[in-house]
Amino acid sequence: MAKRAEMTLVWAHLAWHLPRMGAEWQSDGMNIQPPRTRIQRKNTEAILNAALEVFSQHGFRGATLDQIATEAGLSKPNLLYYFPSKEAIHVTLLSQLMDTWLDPLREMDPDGDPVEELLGYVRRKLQMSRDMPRESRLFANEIVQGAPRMQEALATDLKELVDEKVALLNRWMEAGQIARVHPHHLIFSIWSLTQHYADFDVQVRTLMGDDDPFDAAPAFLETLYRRLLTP
Amino acid sequence: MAKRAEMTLVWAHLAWHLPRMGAEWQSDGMNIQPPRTRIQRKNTEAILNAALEVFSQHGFRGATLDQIATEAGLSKPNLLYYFPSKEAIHVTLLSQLMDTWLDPLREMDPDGDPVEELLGYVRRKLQMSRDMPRESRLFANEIVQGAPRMQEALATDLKELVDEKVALLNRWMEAGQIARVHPHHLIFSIWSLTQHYADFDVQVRTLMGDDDPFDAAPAFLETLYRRLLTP
DNA sequence: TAATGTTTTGACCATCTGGTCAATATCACG
DNA sequence: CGTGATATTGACCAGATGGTCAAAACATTA
Repeated sequence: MAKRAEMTLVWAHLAWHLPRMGAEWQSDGMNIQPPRTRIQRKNTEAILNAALEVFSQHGFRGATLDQIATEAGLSKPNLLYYFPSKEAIHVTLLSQLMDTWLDPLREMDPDGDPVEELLGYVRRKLQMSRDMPRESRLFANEIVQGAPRMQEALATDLKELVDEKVALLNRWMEAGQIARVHPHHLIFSIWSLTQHYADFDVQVRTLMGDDDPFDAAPAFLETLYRRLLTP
Repeated sequence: MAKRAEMTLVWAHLAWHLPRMGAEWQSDGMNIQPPRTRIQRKNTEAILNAALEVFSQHGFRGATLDQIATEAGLSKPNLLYYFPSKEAIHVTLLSQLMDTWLDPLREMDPDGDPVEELLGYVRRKLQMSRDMPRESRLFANEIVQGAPRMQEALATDLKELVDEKVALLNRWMEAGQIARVHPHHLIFSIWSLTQHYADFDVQVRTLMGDDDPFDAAPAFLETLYRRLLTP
C-alpha cells in the first residue's frame, strides 16, 4: 500500500525566526509540531487558504504576494514572517493537498466488487471536483505548465500509488471481473472526466446556461463506466 | 451552420504605424489584407509562433515580452512594432486558433452514420492533442484561469456551434441511432478525454514511463465510445 | 541614386513585485 | 506588572517587466 507522502518539515523554516524554543518539543527530534501558538495556527491557515484562492485563479506567476496578503488580511511583510518566500507557500500548498487529492484513489478496495469500487472512485472524484474546485485548478495550473514544482512528487508518490492500482486493475481484468481496457488510460479517463468540471468550469457553465453541470454528471459518468467496464 | 468567427481586423493596429498607404487596398473598405510586405508576413508569423510556445508554457502572466522576442529572433521594441501590446498578441493568438480548434466538431456530419461520425470526431480531436499540444495548453491555461480574455468567444461562437451539435445529437438519440446520454456531457467528455493527453502531458508521461500514451489511446477511446454509444 | 517608406534598435522610463530590516507593538507568563 | 518571546509594520531596495521614442539602418522604386 502506497504510504501517504510525509509532510516533510513544512514548518522547518519557522525555526529560523524563532530564537530558541521550549525543550519539550525541540528535543523531540523529528517530531516537530506544525503551528505552535494560537496566532501562528490561525495565520498560517489564513495564508494557505488565501494562497489557494489566488494561486488557483491566477497560477503561480500570476499571483502576487500582495494579493495573497490582502486576501488573508495581513500585510506583506507579515506574510513573509510565516513563510520565507512565495515559492514556499506554493510548495507547501501543493504538498499539503497532494494527499487529500489522492485519497479517493487510495480508498479503492481490492476486496470490494470491482465495478462498484471503480464507480465509487468516480463518484468520490466527481464530488471532489464539486467541493474542491480551487484545489483542482491549483493542480491543473501546475501540471499544464509542466509541473515545474511537482515533478518530483509525480514521479515518486503518485507513480507508486498508480502503479499499485494499475496492478489491481490488471488482476480484476484477468479474473474477468471487469472488461479488459488499458488500465493507465482507464485511470486517466477518470481523472480527466471528473476534473474537467472543476478545471473548465467557466466553459462548462457558459455552454450549459442555467443547468448545473453537477446535476446530470453523476448519471452520465455512471452510465459511461458501467457500459465500459461491465465484462 | 455556425459561421467561422471573423478575423476581425487583427491587423488594424498596424494602420497606426503606417503613414499613408497605397490606394489599391486602402480604398477597399473592409477588405484589409493582413501582412502586406514579405518582411511583415515573416515576422508576424514568427512572433505568433514564438508567443504560442511561450504563452502555452507559462500562461499569459508568466510569459514575458523578452522571452517571446528572443524566441522569435527579434528585439523587444521590434516586437512592439508589429503588435501594440502583450495582450494584443495573446488575443490575436486565441482568436486565430479558435477556428482551427473547433474545426473537428464542425466536421461532424448530420448525414453520416451517427456512431461513426462521433468516433471520427473523437479521432480527430485526439489527433489534434497529439499534433497541436501547445494550442491545447494555450486554451487550457486561459480557461482554467476563468477565461478572462475569451469569455466573449465562448458565449457566442462556441456556444452557437455547441448548441447546434447538441441539437443534432438529440435528433440522433430520438431516432434511436445512438444511445441516450446527456448531449452536453457527451461533448464535454470528448473534450476532456482527448485534451487531457496534451494538457496533462507531463503527468501522463511520467506515469506511463516509456510507453507513448498515443499508442493505446485511440483504441481505448474507440472502445469507450462504442460501448457508450451503441444503442 | 535620391527620395520615400519601412524596419530595427539602444537608451530610457514608470510601475510592479518579491523580499529585507529595524523599529514598534502585542502577547504570555512568572 | 515586568520581561522576554512573538507578531506586525512602514520604509525601503533591487531587479524584472511592459512599454516609449527618436534616431539610425534598411528597402523599394521612381
